[in-house]
Parts: sequence; C-alpha cells; structure tokens
Amino acid sequence: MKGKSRVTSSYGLYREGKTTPHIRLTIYMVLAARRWRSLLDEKLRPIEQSSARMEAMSAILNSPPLSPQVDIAKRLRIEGPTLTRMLDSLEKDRLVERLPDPTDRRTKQLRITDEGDRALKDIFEIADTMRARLLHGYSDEQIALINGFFAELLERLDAGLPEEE
Amino acid sequence: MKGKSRVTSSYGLYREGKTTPHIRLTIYMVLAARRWRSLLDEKLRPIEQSSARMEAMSAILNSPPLSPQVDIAKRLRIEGPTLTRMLDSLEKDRLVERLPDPTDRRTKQLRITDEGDRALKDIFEIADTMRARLLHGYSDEQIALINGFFAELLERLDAGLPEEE
DNA sequence: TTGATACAATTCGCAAGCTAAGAAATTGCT
DNA sequence: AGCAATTTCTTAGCTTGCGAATTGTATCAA
Repeated sequence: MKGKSRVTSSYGLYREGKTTPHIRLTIYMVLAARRWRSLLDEKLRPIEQSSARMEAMSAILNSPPLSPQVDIAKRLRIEGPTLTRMLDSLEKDRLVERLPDPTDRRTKQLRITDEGDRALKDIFEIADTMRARLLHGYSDEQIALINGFFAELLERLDAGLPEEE
Repeated sequence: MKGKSRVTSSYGLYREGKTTPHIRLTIYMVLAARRWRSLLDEKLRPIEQSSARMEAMSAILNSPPLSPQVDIAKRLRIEGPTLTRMLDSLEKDRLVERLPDPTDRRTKQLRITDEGDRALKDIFEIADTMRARLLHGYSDEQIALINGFFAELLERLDAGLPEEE
C-alpha cells in the first residue's frame, strides 16, 4: 500500500485474516441485520407471519393514508415487483386492500384492513419483546447516537454513494 | 402504557406515525443493510459477481484453511442449505474447491482456487471503493465505537436473545 | 460389538430479494 | 390535438434466504 491512496484495500488484509474497522462495520451491519430478521422470522412463524410482512404492513401504516405502492416500495428500499408479490399475498389473506385511485387509474391506494390491524398488533407484541432484549441496557442517548449514524449512512446509500459529497 | 412494563409497545406509536429511538434502530439497521447489499450487487453485476458470493468467498479466506462447511455457514449466519447451493455455484465457476477431509468423511474442506483468488481481488477493489464512499469522514474511533455496539448486538443475537442476561 | 444418537452435507420446495420486459394511464412538448 | 416520454403496476424468471426431511458417517454407552 504505497502512494497516497486512502482507500483501504481489503484484499491483502483478508488474506492475512485481518480486517480494518471500516471493513468490519459493513460486515457487522449485514450479519446483525440478517440474524435479527431470521430470529424475528422464527418467532413470527407460529402466527404465520414474517419480518417482511411486518415491514410491509408497517410501512403502509406509517405512510400517509392511501399511499400509492411506489411510495411504500421506496420507504422499504425494495423494488416494485417485490412489493407487488408481497401485496398479492397480504391481500389474499385479507390483511391489506388495494383500492383504485379515483384521480389516477395507474395507481392503487393501499389500506390496512381491520384484520390486518389485529395481525399487526400480535406481530408488534412479539417484535417489541425481541427488540427490548436486543437493546436492553442502552440509554436513549446511546441509541440516538447510533441512529444518527445510520441516518447519515442511509442518506448516502439512497443517493447511490456518489463520488464526491 | 401504565404499570411497570419496560417494553415499548410500538403498535400505538406506529398508528400515530411515530416511532421510538429503539424502534428506529432496528428499522435503520435492516434498511441500511438491504440498501448496502443492493448497491453492492449493482456494482458487482458487470463482473458477474454478487455480495453473497463475495461474503461466502471472504468467509472461506478468513477462516482457518480447509475449514468445514458448517464453520463457514456459522460465520456467515446462514443455514447449511444456503451455503450448499452457493458452493455448488462457486465450484461450477471453479472459484472454490470442496476437498474430502481425510479424518472425517462427513465433512468437506473448502479452499479458494487461484481463479477465485483473482476474482476476489476484483471484487474487493469495487467493494473497497464503495465502503470508502459510505464511511468517508468518520474517524477510526467513531467507527470503532459503532463496531463495539454491533459486536454486542451480534453476541446477543447469536445467543438467541435470551430473556435474562 | 452393536445400537442409539448426533452431526455434516444434501435435496426439495417455499419466501423474498432482484432485473427485464410489457401493459395501461398520465404528462408534457410542439 | 396529438404524439413521445414518463410513470405505475404487473408478469416472468433468476438469486439467495429459509425449514423439513434424507443420506452417510462418527461417536458413545451398554
């Protein structure tokens, strides 16, 4: 690693079984998210739900009422087709409704049904318990600090990680 | 929220379009990881690679030589069948080899081939650039702080989020 | 030694992510 | 007005995650 490059080349480091803090951060982030979701899926399976279903319904609930699908997909950072299939499934179970938009016939407005509402309540009860176990012992200030960091990361990622900033 | 419960019920909060720092943390973690991987996949697609392939090969490289599959799966926090299929694909492309273990015929030892080594070099070059853009401006101390937090989270998750600690 | 149990890897099929391509409707330019 | 470009959603098929069940091997207790 000569010259003025500031990019850490992970290749040589991996070969030596070593990593930098920067490399570890992206690895930890991916592993923690994967493990969190798999554990959540495990606990939600007995009530026939999943983390992806929870996320989709939560996004609808958290968005302005009757939001179009494209907004929900953006919020979830998933692509349109992924949401389409998820909504097919949720609608089949009568947890979500797709309503025609009177002003734009391309779009469909999304709404959580009463049954979806009840399902969400059960889901959140399980998720809340797990989240408390995951984060117990951390102060609101510590959590807020991490959140600030994540918010910045997400902003950069949403911008597509441009070269300069 | 009366009584002595310390579990934040996210349900009512979601209904109001509000969230707590604790809730946001798990959401941000999942979204940032998803977006990071999708962006990485996008940049790796031109060289016919992916984040999952990078992770699998990195895990093999970072593990003691000739580690069995079960160790690699644990390190990646994925299940056996997921790794089996990934290795089928990597082996077909001659990037990884499965060798018989002379002392235990159940297991297979994993090795990165020379061709895999060259592929990893190209992959890391792309990943390194993206990681630098993601994290530029953060000091090693700040990154280390976040890493410490993640390490603790991962430890709790690996333990299955037990009730007491 | 044998028989039960545990463990490693695989096969199968489902869930949830993606891209590419296409249909239907809207928007916007001239 | 009309035509091109854009937007929204869907369909089809791939990748990568999962659990359940299977096969083959190792281990351990009697």
